[in-house]
Amino acid sequence: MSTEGKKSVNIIMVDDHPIVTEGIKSLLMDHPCVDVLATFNHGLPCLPFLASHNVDIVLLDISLPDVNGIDLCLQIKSQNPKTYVIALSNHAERSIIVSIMQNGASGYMLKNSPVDEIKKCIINVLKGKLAFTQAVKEIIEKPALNQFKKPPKITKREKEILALIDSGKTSMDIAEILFLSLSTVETHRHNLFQKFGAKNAIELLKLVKEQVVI
Amino acid sequence: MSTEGKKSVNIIMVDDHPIVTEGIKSLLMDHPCVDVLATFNHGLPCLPFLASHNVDIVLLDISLPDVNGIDLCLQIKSQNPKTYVIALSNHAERSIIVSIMQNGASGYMLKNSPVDEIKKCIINVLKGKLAFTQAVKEIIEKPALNQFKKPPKITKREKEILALIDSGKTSMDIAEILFLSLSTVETHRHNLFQKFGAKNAIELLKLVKEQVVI
DNA sequence: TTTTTTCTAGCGGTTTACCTGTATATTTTG
DNA sequence: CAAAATATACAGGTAAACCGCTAGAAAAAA
Repeated sequence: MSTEGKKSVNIIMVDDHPIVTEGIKSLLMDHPCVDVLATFNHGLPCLPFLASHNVDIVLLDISLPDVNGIDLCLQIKSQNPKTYVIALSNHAERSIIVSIMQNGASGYMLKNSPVDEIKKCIINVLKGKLAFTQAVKEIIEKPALNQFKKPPKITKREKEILALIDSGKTSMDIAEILFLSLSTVETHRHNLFQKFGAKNAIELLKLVKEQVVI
Repeated sequence: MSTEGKKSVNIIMVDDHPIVTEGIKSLLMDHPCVDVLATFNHGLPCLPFLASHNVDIVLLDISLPDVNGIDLCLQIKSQNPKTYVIALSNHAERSIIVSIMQNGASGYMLKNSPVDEIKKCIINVLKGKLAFTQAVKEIIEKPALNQFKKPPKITKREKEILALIDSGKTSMDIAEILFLSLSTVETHRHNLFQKFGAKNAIELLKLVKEQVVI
């Protein structure tokens, strides 16, 4: 917010797909007032950069090699509250969109959106608005039944057992792996069924994958 | 191999992510001899285009809205044998890479590859070589155990039942849905276990998802 | 420190899954 | 057409999953 003549918009991109960052750069080239200061293939390295540079917008992917974009968004906003974060991701799940918006993002764009939609979103965010591409709007507006009930909280142990169930292990296998009695494993399993309202393990895994973020 | 002065390379792209096509275009701009004739967000529309234009290279995504890139590659090569097809995809599964190469592709690039690797690959393909990005080479060279046994053939009915198992249905549910006796469903289920060497339904689904393409 | 949650473990019981066969009509393939 | 593969179905059995309920020890939160 300087009073200088050159009030250019500073953008950084965090995305492990060089082609995507290349594509966005190419989009933004038309606008001479936009500067892409840097691109990061990993998430965490952007934090020190943000601390020492004046960045207006971060374009942030969800799936990154080192951290997930949802958590990173929160860190960015804690450190640089004035910096706008726009998610740019392939994930079309409502839960993910809502999560990152709750963590302070100003917009959400799907990577398969038309280029002009992406441009529009960035412009709208600069105006202080929340911005979504068309497909994202539709996802947000049509919450599926399961989207209402917030995902159940699962404990550390349950998570561990869930992973083993997912890998195809039987309860007895799991008991041996975790040095537990069969009863204990089955109790945990039973509690998981109750929490998610599942009738069998396959349904449980389905529900978990729908409701638990990343 | 004409004797004309302007020997430009004609490329088309088939990818439902406009940003990606934009990114590739931007990459190839440095090379004045390269012409990007067209980009397609869907797979099938490229076929008539290829019939009426002289295209040297098709950059082809695997996941497309209307068809999968593996089948499309075969169609392209049947129709235009001299056109090189290079897969450009997010899929890092060996089975997928091998499948599309068997269908006549000349290269496979992962979308998260560095831009210079992608450039190199395209150049190598133009020289008539097979070309892979680094990560793809590593995937091909390290075939996992399960990669040796070719995926079992499953029948129409088995596929149907597999989908219902995957959705969390019990055998009795499936019997009712398909108007079959419980015994029949269990026989099919049992045959599936044998074909895939699975001990339980979850393991079965895991193996299916590993071994069956898309 | 008290309270709450989580982890642990067990029992009795029902249901479903999974194994091993056999067998016949239909469909596909050579 | 003959042979092979597929879809259908049943029997009899073991193992595992799933249900409901109880309960003490350990850990975390208030």
